[in-house]
Parts: sequence; structure tokens; C-alpha cells
Amino acid sequence: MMLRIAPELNEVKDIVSVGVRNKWLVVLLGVFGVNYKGRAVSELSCGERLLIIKPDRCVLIHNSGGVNPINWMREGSSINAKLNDEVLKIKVLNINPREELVLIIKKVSAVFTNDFSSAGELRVIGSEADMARRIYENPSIISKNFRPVSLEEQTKYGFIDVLGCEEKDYVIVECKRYKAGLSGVQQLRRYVEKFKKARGINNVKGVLAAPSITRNALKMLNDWGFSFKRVEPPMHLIGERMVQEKLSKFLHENETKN
Amino acid sequence: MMLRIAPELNEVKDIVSVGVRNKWLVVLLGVFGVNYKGRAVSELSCGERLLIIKPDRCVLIHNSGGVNPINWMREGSSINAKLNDEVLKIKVLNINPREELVLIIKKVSAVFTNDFSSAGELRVIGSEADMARRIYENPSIISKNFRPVSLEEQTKYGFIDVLGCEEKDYVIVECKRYKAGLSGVQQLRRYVEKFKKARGINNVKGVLAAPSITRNALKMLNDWGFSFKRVEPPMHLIGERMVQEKLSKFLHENETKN
DNA sequence: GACCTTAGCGGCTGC
DNA sequence: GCAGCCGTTAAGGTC
Repeated sequence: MMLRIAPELNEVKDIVSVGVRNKWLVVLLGVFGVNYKGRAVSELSCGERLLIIKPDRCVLIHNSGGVNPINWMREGSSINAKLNDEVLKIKVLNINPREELVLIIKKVSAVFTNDFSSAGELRVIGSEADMARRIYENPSIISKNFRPVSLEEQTKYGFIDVLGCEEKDYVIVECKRYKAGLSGVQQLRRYVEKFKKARGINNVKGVLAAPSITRNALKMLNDWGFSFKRVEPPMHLIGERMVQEKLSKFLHENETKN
Repeated sequence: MMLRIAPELNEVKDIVSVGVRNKWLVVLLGVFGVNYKGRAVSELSCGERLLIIKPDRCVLIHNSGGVNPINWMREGSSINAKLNDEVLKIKVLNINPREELVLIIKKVSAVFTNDFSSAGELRVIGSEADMARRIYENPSIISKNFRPVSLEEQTKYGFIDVLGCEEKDYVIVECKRYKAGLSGVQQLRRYVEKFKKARGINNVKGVLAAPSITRNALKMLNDWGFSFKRVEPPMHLIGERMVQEKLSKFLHENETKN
């Protein structure tokens, strides 16, 4: 572990170099500007920012607000620090795609490096896939006669969340976790059209399943002869009223399925 | 500024509380688990992680790899730390939407808090809007007879990147910065259809402008009678061969336009 | 506030 | 590797 408060830039250079070499975590709070050139070109004028270099050698530069970094480089970059002309220049390179990030560091309030071991994965409930699975397992959500056939059926034009039938008709269900918008309708439309064409049939219904839908999207849906099915968001099952026991059970079931 | 290496949890509590109260930056490297409940539900088992609380009170939890946080809360959350049963519990709350994040901290390697002033914004060149502007200003990119009429024209169904005409026909251009896919075709299709309907006309062409296009997307584009126009990515202008002077000029022009 | 879109999207999955 | 798409998407703009 290494740490300096208000260090000289040559000390910073050493700490960053050690951290990068050892694949440790590096955290630096300081004043610097950033130039990026790669998938776009960006310029970030000098100011107080937080620099993070992770063991996997991805680089994050954070402003004082916002969830997303204002600049970043993805994992596997090569990182080089060098002192010149009263500033510390950190150059970060990636190939494929070729990208370059340059930090011009003028002043550092604090810099820190330490081992940072990797830890377990996240488990999430309430995704679109959970929603599709719920429909698959409780087909009456869609209609009395709905009989699900497959889940996340792969096609060349994307995958169909739930495919099923209703008496003699095929039914394609597209799920959206929250309010459905135009793009959801377009997606459904694409699947229905391609499905009809691929099988040379015409009796294919389209259903958009979501907790709600925007006005425009509903209009478009109707224009195309599809229907909207109001479905509780995937979170519904695990809402406030749900007891902890149920949650654990759900989590466990979910886990065993993956 | 406050800092502790391998602190006791009660010290951590104090530092976090001070940092949050003063709207400072808080950085903590330690061993903890995270539970999130809000737009979804997630469970993150105990492990070594990096916690960041920003002055705007957004909260980031990072694993040792990856650009994105593994858990987070958006700005404006309320944050409360309390010691109980040999662990430090940090509860983060947001309303609208109602979300809750709970950290169970078992061990801390380092914790740090410091003022973190906000700094300037990022300037980016090479966006889709830049691409549309280039076409608007250099209409021959689309065709000899293309006459642009408007840029980013707003409609109820999304905005049209470039609208123009070719002799007696209207032309709607949808730009994509990189390889265009199915959704770009669908977008174009939507704009063309709605435009036709809104004006009660039929002579509307659709052009998808991008550096390249996927096979499926091209097929769909052709099926719908639209055309593909290969256009250099917005980065082209500012590629390797471009001298620094030109870049500065471009940056400056861009600036004066915004 | 509703709605739509982009993003240096990131990251995952299936082929 | 390409292709398509979800995401606790985030963030920004317009109506």
C-alpha cells in the first residue's frame, strides 16, 4: 500500500507506476485536463477530478457529480506516466479500437494505491428476462387461451421474448420492464413480419406486454393491428409486501436456473 | 480532509458522516456486501470493493474490474451510516423512484474524504449530430441533387437527422456513426411512414447514412425501398492525418456553434 | 412532466 | 469475431 497527501508530482509518478505494474487499484484526486481520441475526440479542460485505475487496467475519470465517468478507457489498456515540464503526463492506450487518453496532471491532493482483489458477481431480479419467464410460466397473464411455446427464441432478426399460440394463431410477445415506447413497437413489428415471412403464414398476432405504454407507441401499435397487454413490472412480485422468506426463495430459484 | 488507513469502523462512520454532511468526496476501499431494492432487486455478497460518494450524493460501488459500477445510486440520495453488531451499515435512500441501497461493511482498508469542486464540461466531436451537420453542409455526400432543408427536425415520432429534397421528392436521412443495424432501419422506416401520412404524400425517399451496415439491416432496407449511403464516420475528418491546426480550428468552429 | 434519442454507451449472449 | 439487445441504462433535449 502506498499513499501520499499533497505529494510532489515525481512521487505521484512513482506511486502510479507501482500501482499499475502490480495491477493494484490507483485512486488519485487532483487537478488535471484530459484529451481523448478514439471513437470520438474529446477535450476536457483542466479542473479538479478523480482518477481511478483498476487492476484490470480500465481507467475512470470522474467529475464531482454524476454516475458515469466523464472520460474512461476500457480494460486492458497500457498506461504510462512521465514527468515533463512541471506536469505529469499519463498516457493510456488501447488497441482495437485504437484509442488514446492523455491526462495532464498539474496538482495532486491525494494519491493512493493498494491491492484490490476481485469479488463475487451481482445477482439481479427484475429483468426483462424474469418478466418473460413469468409470462411463460403463467400464460393466463396474456390471455385465457395463450399457450407459450418458447422463451427467448433466437431469430436472425433478434430474439423473441415469448413465443406461443392462441388457438390457431401464433402469438409473439415482446416484454418491456417499464413504459413501452416506439422502439418496442418496432421490435415487435419486425419479429411478427419476419416470422410470417419465414413460415409463409399470416396468422401471427403481436402482443406488447409492459406496465404501461406511451401515447404514440400505443397509436402505432394499434395502427399495426397489435395489442397491448398491461403486465405488472417484474418488480411487482418482490415489492414491499413481499416477505423476506419469499425473496430468499425467489433468489434461490433464480440461482438454480442460471 | 480526513483520512484513515485500516481504521476502526467507528472512525469510518465518523469520516463518512463528515464527508456526506459537508458534501465532500468520500472514497472507501473495504470489504462489504450490498443490497439494492428499487427498479430491480439485487444482492451482492461480501467482498472487497471500492465505494465512492460524490458531492452531489450519488453513490458508486465498484468491483476490481469494469468501467461501470456494480451498484450505484443516482444523485440526491440521502445517506446514513450507523454502527451495529460489529458492522457498519450505510443506508442510501432515494425517492422518485423509490430506491434503497444498503451496504454492510465489515472491514475497511482505507477511507478518505476531501472537498471536490466541480469542474468544466466535456467537449466531444464526432457525434451523430456532427455527422448530420456535415451532410447538411455538404449535401453532395448524399447525391448530386440533394438539397437539405432542415437539421434535427422534430416530429412526434422522433427527430429526423437531415430532411431534404431531390428534385420533386422528399428525402429523409438517418445517420449512424458506426455500422448501422436493424433498429436504424426501423427508425428510418418510422420517419418515412409518418412523414408520408402527416403530409398525405407518397414521394418520400429514405436514406440510411453510415460508414457500413449489417447484412440483415441492408436486406431490410432494400425490402422497404430505402437506400444505403456509405458515409465516412464523423471521426474521419479528425483522423490520424489531420494536423493539429485543423483540429483546433474544428474545435473552435464547433464551439462557436453551440 | 412526458417522450424520444444518443452514447467514445457497457456488457452479455448466441451464432 | 459479428450481431442484436438489455440496462437499476445515464444523460440530454424538445414539446
